[in-house]
Amino acid sequence: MKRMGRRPAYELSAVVEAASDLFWERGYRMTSIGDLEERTGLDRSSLYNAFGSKQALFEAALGRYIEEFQARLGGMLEGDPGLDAVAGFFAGMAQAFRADPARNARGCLMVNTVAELGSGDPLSDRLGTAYRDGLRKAFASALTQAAARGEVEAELAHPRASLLASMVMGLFLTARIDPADAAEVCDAVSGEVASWRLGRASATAEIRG
Amino acid sequence: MKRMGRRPAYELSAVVEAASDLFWERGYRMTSIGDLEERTGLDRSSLYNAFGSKQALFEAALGRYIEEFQARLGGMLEGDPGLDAVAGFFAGMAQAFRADPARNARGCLMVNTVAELGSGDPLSDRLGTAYRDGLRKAFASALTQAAARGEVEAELAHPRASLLASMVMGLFLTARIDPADAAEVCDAVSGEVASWRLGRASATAEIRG
DNA sequence: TGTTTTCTGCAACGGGTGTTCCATAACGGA
DNA sequence: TCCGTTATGGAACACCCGTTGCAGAAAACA
Repeated sequence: MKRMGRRPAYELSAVVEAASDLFWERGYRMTSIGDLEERTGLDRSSLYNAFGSKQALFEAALGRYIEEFQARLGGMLEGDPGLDAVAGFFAGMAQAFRADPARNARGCLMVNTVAELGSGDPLSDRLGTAYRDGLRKAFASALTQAAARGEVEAELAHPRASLLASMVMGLFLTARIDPADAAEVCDAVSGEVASWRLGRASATAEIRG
Repeated sequence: MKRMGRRPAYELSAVVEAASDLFWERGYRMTSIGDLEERTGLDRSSLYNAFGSKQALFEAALGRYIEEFQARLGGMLEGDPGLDAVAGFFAGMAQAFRADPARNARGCLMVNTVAELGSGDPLSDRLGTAYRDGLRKAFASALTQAAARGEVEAELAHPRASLLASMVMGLFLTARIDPADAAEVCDAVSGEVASWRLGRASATAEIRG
C-alpha cells in the first residue's frame, strides 16, 4: 500500500490561475519568484516542490490559458454557426473590452508571450503556432459553414480565416495600448465581416446600423 | 574657447542601430549590457558615457526605429495616393516578409515593446500611442483621398483606418510566429482592401487575379 | 610641450535573480 | 504510537544584472 504524506495547503488550480494572472500582467521576465510568492500565497519551496522551476510553472499557466481560450473559441462554433457568429465574436470582444477596460489592458497572455519570447524559443514557437492554428481553424470552420449556406464565397473562407486570426492578435495588442480604442476597432471588424455577405456592395449599412 | 578632448572611436548612429537590432531580436529585458558590448563593440563605460543608462539607449533605439518606420509609412502617401496605395502597402509588406523571412521573424520593435513593457510603463504608453496614431493617420489620409475620388465610401475611412492599424500590428505578430504565413495574410488583406472599391460585390476578382 | 578635456579599459560594487538545502511540521498507514 | 512520506518555512547559495569609479590613453588648444 502507498503511504501518504502531508497534504498541500493550497489548491493547485488556484495557484496556476494566480500565476497565470501575474504572468499576464507583467510578462515572464518581469515576474519574479517573490512576486509569485506574494500573489499565490505559497512559499518558494512549495512552488518549487509543486512545479520544479519557474519555467515549468509558466508552462502550466500558459496551458491553462490556452485551454480556456480554446473553449471560448469553441463557443463561437456552437449551434450551426454562420457569418453572424463570426461577426458576433468580434462584437463580443468589443463588449468585453468595454465592460472591463483595466483588465483587458493586459491583452492576451499568449500574444504577449509570443512577442516577449519571440521566435527561437521552443516553447513560444510551439504554443504560438498552436494558438494561431486554433484561431484559424475556428474561423475557417465558421466561414466554411457560412459558405455552405450561400452567405459568403467558399474560396475566400481560408484566406479570410487567416486574416481574422491575425486581426485578433492585432486587437489584443491594440487593447494593450487603449482598450476603448480596441473596442471600436472590434466593431469595425464586425461590420466588415458582416459586409462579406453576398449581395451587398458595401459595409455601410452594417456600420451605420 | 572650448577645449576638445579625445574623440570617440565609434559612430554614434551605428551604435544606436546595432543596439536597436539587438533589442529588436531579444527584447528589452532579455538584452544585457554584456550583449550590447558584444554587438556594438563598445565597452560598458563608453556606452554609459554616451547614453547614461540602458533605458536611455533603448529610448534612442526606439526613436531611431520609429523615425524610420514613419518614413516608410510616409512613402505610402506620396503622389496623390488612393486605394491602390493602401493595397500596395500590404503587398509590399508581403514582399518584404518573403524576401527576408529570418529578418522579419523579429516582427516590429515597437509592437514587441508594447507587448513586453505593456500598459503602465510611461515610455511604452507614449510611444505605443504615437505608433498607433501614425499608422491610423496614414491610412485615414489615404482612404480619405480615395473617397474624394469616389473610390470608396467616405464615412468608412476612419473606422477602416483604425482597423488597418490594428491589422498591421497583428501582421507583425504573425510574422514572429511564421513570416511565410504572415506574407499570405498580407496578400489577403491587400485583396480585401481592393474589394472596398465601390461597385464590386466581393473580393473574389482581386484574390483570383 | 604642457594642460585640459574627453574617451577607453578594467575591475569592482550592491542588489536582485532563480534555485537548493535542511530542519521541522503534518498527515496516513502499520 | 511509531514510521514513512510529503509539505512547509527560512536561510543561504551562486550567479547575473545594471551601474559606478578610477587610472590611463588620446586628442585639441595654449
